[in-house]
Amino acid sequence: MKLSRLTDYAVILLTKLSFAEGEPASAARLSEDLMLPQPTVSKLLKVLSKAALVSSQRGASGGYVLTREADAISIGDVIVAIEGPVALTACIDESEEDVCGVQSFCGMRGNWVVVNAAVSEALNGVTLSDMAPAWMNMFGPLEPVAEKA
Amino acid sequence: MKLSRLTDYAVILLTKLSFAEGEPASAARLSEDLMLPQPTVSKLLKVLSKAALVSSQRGASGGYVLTREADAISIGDVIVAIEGPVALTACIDESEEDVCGVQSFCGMRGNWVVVNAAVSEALNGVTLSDMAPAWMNMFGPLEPVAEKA
DNA sequence: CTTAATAGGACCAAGTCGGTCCAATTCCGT
DNA sequence: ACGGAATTGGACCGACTTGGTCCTATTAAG
Repeated sequence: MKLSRLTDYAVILLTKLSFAEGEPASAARLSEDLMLPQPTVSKLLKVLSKAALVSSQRGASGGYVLTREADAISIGDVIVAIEGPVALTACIDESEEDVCGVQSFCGMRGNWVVVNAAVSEALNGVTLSDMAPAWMNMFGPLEPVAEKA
Repeated sequence: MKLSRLTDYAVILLTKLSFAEGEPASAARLSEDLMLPQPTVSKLLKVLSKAALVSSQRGASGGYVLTREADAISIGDVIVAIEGPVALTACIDESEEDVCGVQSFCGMRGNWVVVNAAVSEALNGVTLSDMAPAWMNMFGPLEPVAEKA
């Protein structure tokens, strides 16, 4: 049980953005600084933009900015944005059809709802600002990994 | 974020087995009763057997039996058996190599450990015996879905 | 010895994931 | 006001994992 690498990247991206403070950061710059493949960074930011976690500014000297404060964005938010809703079993996901045939009266569903909620809560308990401090000590607030030559 | 269908099936299988009380249940019988594809049931039981959640009895009138009481098998146990260890990010999984390049000193890892533990705990909080009661009311203790013709 | 059941492979189709590329859009400098 | 560079947005694609099937060998009961 693991989450996709893209989600991992997304958390790093957003954490990095939480240091920008209003200054738009371009996908290219983020990619370079964080040593992540550039097209992947672009794609991630597009998705995050559609999920309204970042806002985009087009044109020259444009880029991406967080739409909320870092302490108002949880790991759960990021996971939902990248991987879709947290629905451990198919019968929890409302977009799925009744495939198991006994869904409407299956007694297990209620228990799955409980487990699902517990996991979601765990995921929402940690925010970007929780992730940031240790990193900031490592790399400093603005130019974490690679300086521009 | 969802878990594989096989894991869902496995929980159903084990819950069903929790009613057998020592009587070995064959893969074919379980498949029929639960209306699940038979080869898949076989494969699952093999995996569960390797994970020591069930023990197998070969030969005629053989089958599978739970190795522990139903209240001693958690959802987390099943997930680990089918999907491998709960390791949300690559840097948590001990079997992975240091791919991100900054793993050894990345400040985020510590936070991921916390999130990971919280999720694991949520998963271990529900056992098979928690799942069983409602189902038993539905189908009765022994012949839940389909009677043998 | 025959039958019924698991054990353990190899094997295959399909969906998803991670990644690349090109076109549409917007702002900056002149 | 205009041209052009920088950036986002979306279509596209290969590759790996997942879910599922099948066949053969092994083991135990009758």
